[in-house]
Amino acid sequence: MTEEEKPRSSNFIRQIIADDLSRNKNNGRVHTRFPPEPNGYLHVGHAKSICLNFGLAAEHAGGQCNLRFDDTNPEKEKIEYIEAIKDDIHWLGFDWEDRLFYASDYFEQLYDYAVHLIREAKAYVDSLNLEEMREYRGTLTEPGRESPDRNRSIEENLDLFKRMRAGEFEAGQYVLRARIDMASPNINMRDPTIYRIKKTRHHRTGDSWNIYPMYDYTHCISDALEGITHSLCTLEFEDHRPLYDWFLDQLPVPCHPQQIEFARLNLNYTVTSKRKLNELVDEGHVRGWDDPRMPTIVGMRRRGYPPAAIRDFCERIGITKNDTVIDMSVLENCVREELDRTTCRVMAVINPLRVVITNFPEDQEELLDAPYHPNLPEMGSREVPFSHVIWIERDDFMEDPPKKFFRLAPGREVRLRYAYFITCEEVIKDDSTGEVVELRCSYDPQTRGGSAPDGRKVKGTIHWVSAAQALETEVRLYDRLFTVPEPGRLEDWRATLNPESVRIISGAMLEPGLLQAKAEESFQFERLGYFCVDAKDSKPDRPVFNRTVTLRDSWVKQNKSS
RNA sequence: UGGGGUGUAGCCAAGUUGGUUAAGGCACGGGGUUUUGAUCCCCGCAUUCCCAGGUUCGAAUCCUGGCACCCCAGCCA
Repeated sequence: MTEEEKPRSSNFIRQIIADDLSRNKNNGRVHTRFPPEPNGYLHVGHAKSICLNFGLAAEHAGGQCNLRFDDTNPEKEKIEYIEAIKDDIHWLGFDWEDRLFYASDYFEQLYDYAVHLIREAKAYVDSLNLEEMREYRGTLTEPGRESPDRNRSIEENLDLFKRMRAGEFEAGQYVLRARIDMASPNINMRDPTIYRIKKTRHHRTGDSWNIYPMYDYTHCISDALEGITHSLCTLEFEDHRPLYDWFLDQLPVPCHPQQIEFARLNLNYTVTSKRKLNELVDEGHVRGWDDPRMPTIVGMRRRGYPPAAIRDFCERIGITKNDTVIDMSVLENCVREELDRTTCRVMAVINPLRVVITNFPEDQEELLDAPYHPNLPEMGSREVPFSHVIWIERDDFMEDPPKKFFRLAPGREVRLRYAYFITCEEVIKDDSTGEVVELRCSYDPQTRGGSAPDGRKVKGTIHWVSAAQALETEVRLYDRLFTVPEPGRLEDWRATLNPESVRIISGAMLEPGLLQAKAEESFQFERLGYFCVDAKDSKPDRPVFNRTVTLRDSWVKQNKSS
């Protein structure tokens, strides 16, 4: 039952491709590409695009998906982002094989095509400055005006463009513009800039260029050079499609890919804009791009979200042109579903309350067999120590419990998971504060393993950890980063950051076997949630755990409603 | 007074060549199983598809007119 066997639901892009295939368009090829700009870390919105592009290629025989870095703005891009992006894509489970490309690989070809446009009188060198250019562009409701340079001779354009490349001019002095239509109702067609002067060192081409091509010009040509059949991008590029097609129609390119736009992903209680994520990091609201609260791929990875869960999520939310906000619970559900079938169950006490088993010998230790997964016996089992003093969860005891509380209370009997029934006989409190500091319980030796020979039942089963052998360590409990569903819509979105988005628990008590846990390994801490070993802050003798997601809990739900 | 898009349940989303009782998931509510108040399993959850007209024996699907929301005036992508 691999995820590849799950029926995939229909969407408009799959339909377009099926239709193209039935008409033998592109000779039956399906070739997509994922085109990140290496100017930041990938987030869950990019995951949607990665799954779409690589997924579409994978579901068609012979389909391919390229990885292409859209590196046309050296001022914002860094080589380290390139490596991080590659890691993220591989981690998500996708592979571009030998098809790793860079828009900068095409700079020479792009330059030649620009010369071609100039020769055809389809492009010209303009000396308007930024403000003038804006003024000449017109507004949304008024047409623009033609630049005085628009009818410069081809020879002069060729000469100036060559000198732009040679570095004879300073940034801003000239730009190369496409000669289209200053009166177009589509502002993108009002003689867009296609080359600007930037005397910036490029992370791949070094100092060899003084001019860099713009996105609209570069992207469509790169697609064509790579033989892309379906160029998928987000909705805000819909208005750019006429321009995408215009360039390809003017130039002797090998093919004319089809640009198709889909809606970007929005998730509630978080933000998915590179700019805002950047600000969260820069302003110190989180501890880096890989902070487990971040919706970045590295953040989700560190949080313990399995790549299969993210892929499943991307498939479930569908692909449309609707502007939507997906409920975080959908993602969390995918994570729980994946973790439920893949993780070992272990016991950990996050908020410990000391329990003395009065009738269990003080110097004795006993090993109890505990399966790793109640529904998957093939996952095996381990032995957990039991002794005179154990820790239980403070929330599992109430001195004066409400009627539906099935856990421990004075005089009550509960089952210790995979161990014994215990009965609470005495509650020890701190004299001055009145706080419960210890419970004295007796155990029934007849109930070893958790069932009573006399058939008597107990309502509750609680988890526990033997005190003498417990591994004391740090556990971090994460919650949503924002307190409102759509922080991104607010001007003052920082004010809605959740002050309790992380709680550091320094004295959690875990069963001793967890000392062997490996970096990034996930577990279910029974009755609490799924946790993973933090890959950065753990030490060989002291793993630190991140809570990935809680278990569903109808008890807290019931209490909230009452 | 410009152009480009989108409107099916609380949140996503199938359905679109007009023809069953409008898929499925999340969320929610109810019940069963259970040594995790987990998992799992049942059951419920839109007489109605943004609104108003029209065409038709028949419309979420076709036509007309509205309304709402999103995107666009970088030498960013």
